Parts: sequence; structure tokens; C-alpha cells
Amino acid sequence: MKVTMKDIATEAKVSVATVSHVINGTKKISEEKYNSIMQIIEKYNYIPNSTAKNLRQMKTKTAGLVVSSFPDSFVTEMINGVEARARDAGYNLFLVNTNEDKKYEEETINLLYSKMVDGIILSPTSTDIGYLERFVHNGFPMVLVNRQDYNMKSIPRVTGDNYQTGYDATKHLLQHGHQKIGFIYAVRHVTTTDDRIRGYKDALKEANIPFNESYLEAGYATVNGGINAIQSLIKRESDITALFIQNDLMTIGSISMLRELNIKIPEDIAIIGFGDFASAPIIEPPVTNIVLPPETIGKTAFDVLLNKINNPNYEKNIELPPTLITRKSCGC
Amino acid sequence: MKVTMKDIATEAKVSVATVSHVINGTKKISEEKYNSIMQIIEKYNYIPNSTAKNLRQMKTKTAGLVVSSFPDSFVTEMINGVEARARDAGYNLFLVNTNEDKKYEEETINLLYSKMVDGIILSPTSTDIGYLERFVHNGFPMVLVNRQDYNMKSIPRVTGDNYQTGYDATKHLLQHGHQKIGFIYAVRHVTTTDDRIRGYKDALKEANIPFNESYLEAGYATVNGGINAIQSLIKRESDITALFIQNDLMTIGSISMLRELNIKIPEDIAIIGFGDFASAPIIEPPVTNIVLPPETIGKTAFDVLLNKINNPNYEKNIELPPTLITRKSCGC
DNA sequence: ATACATCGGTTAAACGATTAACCTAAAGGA
DNA sequence: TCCTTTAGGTTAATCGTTTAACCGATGTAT
Repeated sequence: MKVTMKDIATEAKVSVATVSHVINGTKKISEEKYNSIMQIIEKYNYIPNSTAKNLRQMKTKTAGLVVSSFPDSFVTEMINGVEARARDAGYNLFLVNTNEDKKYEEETINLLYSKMVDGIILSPTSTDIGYLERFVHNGFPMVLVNRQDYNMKSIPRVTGDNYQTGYDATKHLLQHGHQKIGFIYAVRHVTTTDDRIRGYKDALKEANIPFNESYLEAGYATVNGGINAIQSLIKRESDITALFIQNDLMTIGSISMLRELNIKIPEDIAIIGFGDFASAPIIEPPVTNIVLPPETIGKTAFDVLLNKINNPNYEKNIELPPTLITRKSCGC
Repeated sequence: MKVTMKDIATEAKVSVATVSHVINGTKKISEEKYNSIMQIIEKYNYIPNSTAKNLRQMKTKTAGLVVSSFPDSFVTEMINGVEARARDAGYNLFLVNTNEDKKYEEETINLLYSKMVDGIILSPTSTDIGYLERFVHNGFPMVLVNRQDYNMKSIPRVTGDNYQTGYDATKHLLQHGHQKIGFIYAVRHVTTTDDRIRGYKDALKEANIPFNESYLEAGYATVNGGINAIQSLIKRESDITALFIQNDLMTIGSISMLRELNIKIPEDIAIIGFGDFASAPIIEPPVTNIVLPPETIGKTAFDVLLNKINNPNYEKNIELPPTLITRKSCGC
């Protein structure tokens, strides 16, 4: 049914080796045979089977991108960055969303490995990724993106500087007189959150303000997650005067709930969100965000992976600095 | 270096066939050998090479998802839907963004085909996809998603009802007295746009209002694209009283530009956008959108593909109806 | 005249699994 | 006792390529 190289060879009355050489330009072939083979290839629309090629050559020009959540705009743009670079490099990308499911993440890595991807870019679900050790040990190219794990020093990482992100946002609010600053996040025990919390704490400490665990609030990374987080946080800590929210959808949900509660932004509560989502400038009030460059992170991650693939000894960690985009919602 | 089935077999003093049977449960193996083999597998963290398996079995449990643009929220959610179903079915997904590049689209299809994906979900860049004929002819499972091509009857499609979308949105504006309705879109000659324009035209005709080509405006599917579109449209047709905008980012850009021009929404210009993006309810005024369900479209597309993979004769086209989510921006 | 490249191919062994067909020994049935 | 199953494995072909090694003929330098 499906036409193979052998079919082409038979019809052209040459060996499959010759056909292969014609296709790959690996050996000089007489013009006569070259033309005849090419013509037959055209005639049948023959497309070589890469799986066979990959098996033989032990590489696939394929990479895996494993993210832990999805319709968050930061992750989307990051994916876009990885995809863009992959395309330029002639790589195909397996995209998998683990949905913060650690077990599924491990299965996925195994599966992608078994599919012989040349490497994997992973945004891990937890900091408990010791299971990657054996892949590292095998020389399997991986890079951590966005999130990382401080124990796995052996895997290159490309992230934003989340500590600085937490520090800068908090400092900015402190400078404008806020002392009771709520912190709304989606997932704990990932470095994106934990590092920002460290930055938050250090900024507080510098200002001699005691850290209050009760000002932290968790929620799902969705609009409703933001709504619920506000409800429970405000009920518990009604004297909060500022919020630092770690995700665009939660920020949107929070704003909507604050309005419903008749709490004015920024007069009653100032807000700093995370990530420069498209609608931020046109929301009333326009939303101040601290941002890390997701597309650059994605692109860089792929570049690093490519380097790691081509040179197993490549070692480089990249941490990109945050930028504060000041608008009205933080009251300055 | 890398441990293969042969290594396991050698160490267990059995044939590779036995190891394979143990792994796949394809034959009864004595408990003694079973345990010994399993133990060796564990010891070496042996992961079977799927590429070899795929080659032998001529299937990969892998599908391609080829979209034409990206950080648009509609596409993102659609991808999410496909990904979710793929995961449930134990499939991996190649994600490729063609960036509206038709030639690259064709190359991509070829490449994915050569990588032996079991099928492809495609959101084509144009309606000129005759090149797919040979794949169809080969019995290669494909489904068109979101966009389609009326000439390729042989490929199942899962889309929104874009004609109805254009019709309903226009009708709604007409019913509220608007006669000069601008139409901002990103790409022409794709059915999403063309069908909506047909619906727009038909609604106008029904109301005995002549169609004015000059009310249509193209732009890039970005915030800036929306900004530019408004500038050029308003300069050209200053008497427009309503807008129907085909994309979330362009809607956001448009709103921002209209504000800058001091044009009030909805008093001076009413707006209906497309797609229920997260921030729509909290923008001032909250944005009325006509929506098609992107995640459902994505999920359904994968379901159809799976059916097509398992039964080559499967034929089904699915068209999902739009819903109008009325908020303040259209003035009702 | 001798040795040596070069040209244009071919042969056959990989790559790492799966799986139909075969084999042997022991058990079961009549 | 003899024939047939069955249980538990093995052999070897196969999937569709790539590629090192080989080969014969022709040209070229010494």
C-alpha cells in the first residue's frame, strides 16, 4: 500500500542504497540515474519514513515540551517562544500538559524518552524531581524552564528571577506605604512561587515588618480561583491594603470580586499582578504588573537545549530579570 | 551505552522474544523467569524504544496538531481541548504553528506524515489545500478544525458555525438600530472569516441595508493590529456606529484606541467581539462577545480523529453553534 | 607496465523492537 | 500405551531506512 524506498528502487532498477544516496546527497550518482529516480519519487509522491531513519541514526530532530498548566498567558507565550525556535532549528515539538500531576509528569518523561526525543524542556510540577537523575546520568539532554529545582544542579535551567520579582513588587508596595500585603498564588512548592515568597519576605524584613503567614492565599490558576481567593482572604484578613497576585487569570478574578465587594482599587486595596497580559492596560484601573519575559524564556530554553544536544558538556543557567510596569492599580 | 532489550535478555539468559512477551503480556511466562526479567529491567531502568516498536507496528500513538496562529485565546483553548483528549487516549501530540505560512504548512504535513503520526488535526492557513488530496487518497487520517475548505469534502471537519456567528452578531446590532457596522478581521480567505462575512452580509440584506466593502478592515491578530485597524477604519468611515471584531487581542487594541480617540463605547460606537476571553467582563464597559466553544471544538476534533484512525470509513462533520454573551459594550 | 585513485554503484549489517511459526517436554485423555 | 494438548520458550523474519565496506571498470601518474 504505502510506497517505500524499496518500491522506488525496484521501479528504477537500482538498489535501495542508491535511492537513499540520491535523497540524502551522500554519494555522487550519475545524472541519468538521478533523474530517473527523482522522477519516480515525484510520481509516487514518495515521502521517506523518518521513523526508520531515526531508528537507524538514533536521533529524531524532535524535542519534548512538558508544561504543568496551560491557558495561563505566561505559559502560552513561553510555549510560543519554544515553538518558534524549534521551528527555526527544524525540530518538531511534543507538547504535553501535565496539569500539575506529578505522576503523569514522570510517565510523560518516560514516554517521550522512549519515543527517542533528542531532548526535553520541562517545567516541573514540583521540586521533587529526583527521578530525573537517571536520565541525566544517561546523558539525556534536558533543560528546566520557568520552574526549577535547586537540588538538581546538573540540569541547565532557564527561568525568570523570581526572587527579585517578589522582592521588587513588595518593595514597590512598601515604598508607597503599604504594610499589610496579601499574596495570592496558585501552586506552592514550585520555585516560581517559593522564590517570590522569599523575595516578599526579605523585602518585609528589610522594612522591619513581620511576616504574616495568614496573608498568603492559595487558589486555582483561573478566574474563579481568583474570585475564591479574594473571598477567603478578605474574610480572614480584612485589613489588607495591597495585593500581589501571581497569575493573570487570578488577577482578573480578583479585580472582579473586589468590585463586587465594593472595595476600590487602588484606594482601598492596591494591586500588583504578574505578567503583562494583553488586557492589563485597558482594565479600570489599568493593572500594574511585574513581568518576566515569557517568550524570551521559551526561546532561550530551546537554545540551551539545542546546545546541550550538540554538546553534552554544555552547562549554563540563565535567569532573566523582572520589570515593573507601573499603571494605576497600585496607586502610584 | 543505552540499554536495550537485548541487554536485558542476555543478562536474564533468555531470548529477546521472552523479554518482549514479559513486557507486553503477549504470552504466558513462568513466574521464575518473569521475576528475574522484571528485576533486571528495574535494575537498569530499562525503557523500551518506542521508535522500534512503532516501526514494526506501523503506528505511533502520536498525532499532529497544526494551527495557523498562536497566542490568540481561542486557539490556545482549542489546543488545550485537543491536548486533554489526546492525553486521555494515551496519545502524544506534535504541536506546530504555521504562522499563516502556507508553504510551511505543507512542509509540516509532509514532515509529520514522514514521522508516522497516526493522524493530523489541521487548522489550515488557506482554503487552498488541494495538496492534501494525496494524503486523503492514501487513507491518511486527518481532520480539519476551526477553519475548513469547502472543496475538500473528503476530510471530516469540526468547526464553529461561523456563518451563524456573523449573522447573529450583525442581527443583534441591527436590532438595536445600527446600520453602519464595521467589521474587523485578521485573515481573509479562511472560512472563519469568510463565513462570518457571509452571515454579516445576509443579515444586512435581510434588513435592506446595502453592503459596503469599505466597512471591512483587516489587521494583524494582535493588540497593535486592533489599534491600527481602528485608526485606518475610523479615518476612512467616520460615521460607523458599531463594530464586530473577530479576535480578542484586536478587540482589546480597538477599545484602547477608541478611548484614545475619545470615542465612547457604546454610546458612539457599539462593540461586539469574538470569543469569551477572561478579561471581557471586567473591561469598562464589559465586552459583549459572540462565542464559539474552543475547548469543545478541540476535544471533538480529537475524538473525530480517533474515530477516523480506528475506522477509515468514518465520516462526520460537526458544526457547533455560537452563543451571544451580552454585556454593556454593545449598548443593550 | 605497474600501481593507485576515482567513479558509480551494490551488498549487507545495523537500528531495537514485535510476532508468527516452530520446538520440546510434560501432562492429559482414551 | 499411544496420541494429543498445553505450557513455556526460541528462531528468525520483519518494519524502512542508513552507511561502512566492498567491487569492477576506467583513468592517471610514475
